[in-house]
Formats: sequence, structure tokens, C-alpha cells
Amino acid sequence: MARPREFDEKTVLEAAMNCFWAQGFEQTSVRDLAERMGIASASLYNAFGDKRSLYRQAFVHYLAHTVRDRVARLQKLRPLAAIRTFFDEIIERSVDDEQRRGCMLVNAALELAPYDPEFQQLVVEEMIFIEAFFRRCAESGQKDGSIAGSRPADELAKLLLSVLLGIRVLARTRPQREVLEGAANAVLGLLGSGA
Amino acid sequence: MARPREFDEKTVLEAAMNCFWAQGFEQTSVRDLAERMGIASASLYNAFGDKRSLYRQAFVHYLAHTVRDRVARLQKLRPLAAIRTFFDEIIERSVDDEQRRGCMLVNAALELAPYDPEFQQLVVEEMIFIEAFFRRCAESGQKDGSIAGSRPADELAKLLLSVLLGIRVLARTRPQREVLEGAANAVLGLLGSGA
DNA sequence: GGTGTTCTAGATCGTACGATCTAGAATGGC
DNA sequence: GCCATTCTAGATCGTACGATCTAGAACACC
Repeated sequence: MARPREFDEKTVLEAAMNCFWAQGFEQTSVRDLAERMGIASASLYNAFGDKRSLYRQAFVHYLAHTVRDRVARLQKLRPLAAIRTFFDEIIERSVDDEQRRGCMLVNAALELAPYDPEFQQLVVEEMIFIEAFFRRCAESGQKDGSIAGSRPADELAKLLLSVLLGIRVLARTRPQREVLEGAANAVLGLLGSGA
Repeated sequence: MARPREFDEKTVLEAAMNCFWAQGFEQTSVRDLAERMGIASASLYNAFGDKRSLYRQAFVHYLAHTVRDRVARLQKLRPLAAIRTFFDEIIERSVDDEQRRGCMLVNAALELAPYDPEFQQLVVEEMIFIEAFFRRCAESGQKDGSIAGSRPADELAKLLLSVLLGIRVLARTRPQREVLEGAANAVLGLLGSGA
């Protein structure tokens, strides 16, 4: 055929992801991206299309390697422990997040989804995926008695999703552990107190 | 003295607020602002300083006329009713929000606060203000037995703040009433079930 | 080893931005 | 009525943006 790429697509896509994650879509220029990815802008356009398309690919990569991985790993645990660990990991990530990048899903939900139908769909699908995980936890926890049965499981799932998103917003401006853990402890305590 | 202003400062500030609220800081150009405010850009700079300063004034105006007003109005109610009404009003606003503007506090928390110390302080102060309102509700509700005493009031306040922020994020991409009400019903149900 | 294709680096395109300047109109104090 | 001051509209400044183009280097195929 012809001359092969000189860079590894996955490596530079992760560099782009970190760029967009930390700075958002608008605040990241193509020049920033090219520099951080270590390639020329022509190569960037060649390999990933325009800036929006690169963001989409970086975003999908993020979702696959954070949200999906976490859910796959945690759904083997017992219901309450799965939820507890989910929040513990999020809080740990948030406290360690010195760049204040927050969660790229939440960032995309606020910056792009309201104006861009394609990103809206991506974000909604992912939120429904997380909600479904919480619902499965709630259902099996109610079955074995470890989770309060006073509210239907699908309501509890929506509550847990809201708390998760809220913690991610809080963490972006007030990343103190006590704040985030307070919210998580309260919802987990209330969930379990019906046992 | 000299020639007086031809526009009403409050009126044009509200126009600027609506602009920033719907489009965010970066996505709103000074030309957009001048057009929507009905004044020339020179007048804008004259009266409000630069773009960032105008945003700050619009944001402070927003906080005073939404968050502060709501808290002042609702803290006369009984604890659980105050919390319930708070969420009901937020949900109503979110469902009616055809422009998907969401909450300007949450928008600022994600767009500006992570990079701008002045806005971080404004956002943190406002979140602490809301949290304090929820804590007062939780404390007096626990005293009169209407709110579960199984978790400390300050944890419950942090939980309610998280759910509030989470609902605002959800509403920006998935503004269906059932989703938002599910989360609110769950947390209110769990809060009250200890009575 | 020639040929065609795809890569790279860097210059460059048109556009939109935030901010300022110019010129002149409008007003209050005297 | 005059002057100092502050207003208005619109042109314009320099800069940064996303995207593309130009030139040439590097490789696979035959």
C-alpha cells in the first residue's frame, strides 16, 4: 500500500481524551491537541476526522474504559457492596483528581449534550446503563433483604444515579473527602437501614 | 454631569443572564450579548466591564433571584414540606425548561469554577448556603420526628445537595418528569420512613 | 528501482473572537 | 448658550481559532 502511521492510534487517542477531559471541548484547541498528542494537525485530521469527531472517539474510549469496566467488575459483588464500592471508587478518584477534571460523562452532559443530538444520545445511553446497574443491585438487594424495600427498585436506581452525578459536580468545585463521603454514607445508610 | 444611560441596567443585565445561562460563558460572544441586550458593545464595556465581569454580575443576579429567594420562601415551611417543595419546584422548572438551560449554578460549577478561583469561591459559597438550608431542615425534622434519625443531619444535608445537583445534571439531557421525580421521591421517602 | 499512495511538518486560509477606538450625539451645570 | 462629560453606533485592532494546502519524505507493491 503506502507509508504506515508513525504513531500508535490508541496512545494518541488517550492523549486527546486527557486533553478534552481536563479542558472540555471548546477550551481545547486543535493546536493543543496536536501538541499533546505529539502529531501534526494534518495527521490528526487524517486519522480522526475533525475536532468534534475526535472528541466523540475520545469520549467513547473514556466510557469503555471507565464506566463499562467498573460496572463489569462490580456486578459480581453482593448488591450493597457493589454500590458501596462504586461510590468509594468514585470518591477516591475525585479526591485524587488534582486537575479537577471531574467525570467526562458529566462534563459532556453539560457542555455538549444540550446542543448536540448525537452526544445527547451517547450521554443518555450511558446514564441508562449506569441506572440499570443500580437497579439490578437494588432488586437483588431487596430480594435478599439487604436493601430497604420501602421504595421501588427503579426509584432507588434513579436516586443512586442522581447522587453519583451530584457527587461528581460537587467534586469539581469542593473535592473534600468529607463532603463526598457524607453524601455517599447517607444514601448507603438509608438504603441499608431497612434491613 | 453628563448624558444619562439610555437603557435600564437591570433589564439588560437580565438579558445577559439569559444569554449566559442558555449558552454558557465561552459559547456566548460579546456580539451575541450586545444584540440580545439591545445595546452596542461599547456601552456594554462601559457599564459592565469586560465579558467575564458581566458574567459575574449576571451570575450573582441569578443566585440572588433564584436560590436565595427560594430558600427564604421555603424555610418558613415544616422541614419535610420545605424539602419536598424545593425538589418539586426544581423538577417543575426542569421539565418546563425547553431551552435545556439547566441550573446556572451547576453550569458555572463545571464551566468556570474549576479554572477560576473567583468563580470557585462564588459557587462553593452558594453550595454551602444550600447545604445549610437542608441541614436546618434535617435538624428540625429529626427533632420533631418527621425525618429519620439514623444518619446525622449534616450527612443528610450533603446527600440532599448531591441529589439536587444530580437532578440538575440529569435534567439537562433527560428532562423526563418520571426520572427526576423518581430520584426525589426515593430520597424523600427514605428520609421520612424513619418517622 | 520505479511508481503510486499515504504519511509528515509547517505555512496559510478565511472567520470569529474580545476589546478598543473614532466620531459625533445628548445631557446637566453654570 | 456654552462647555465638560458621558453616552451612542459602527469601524477596526490584533489574535486565535478550525481547517486545509503545499511540499516532500517514507513505505508497499510490482
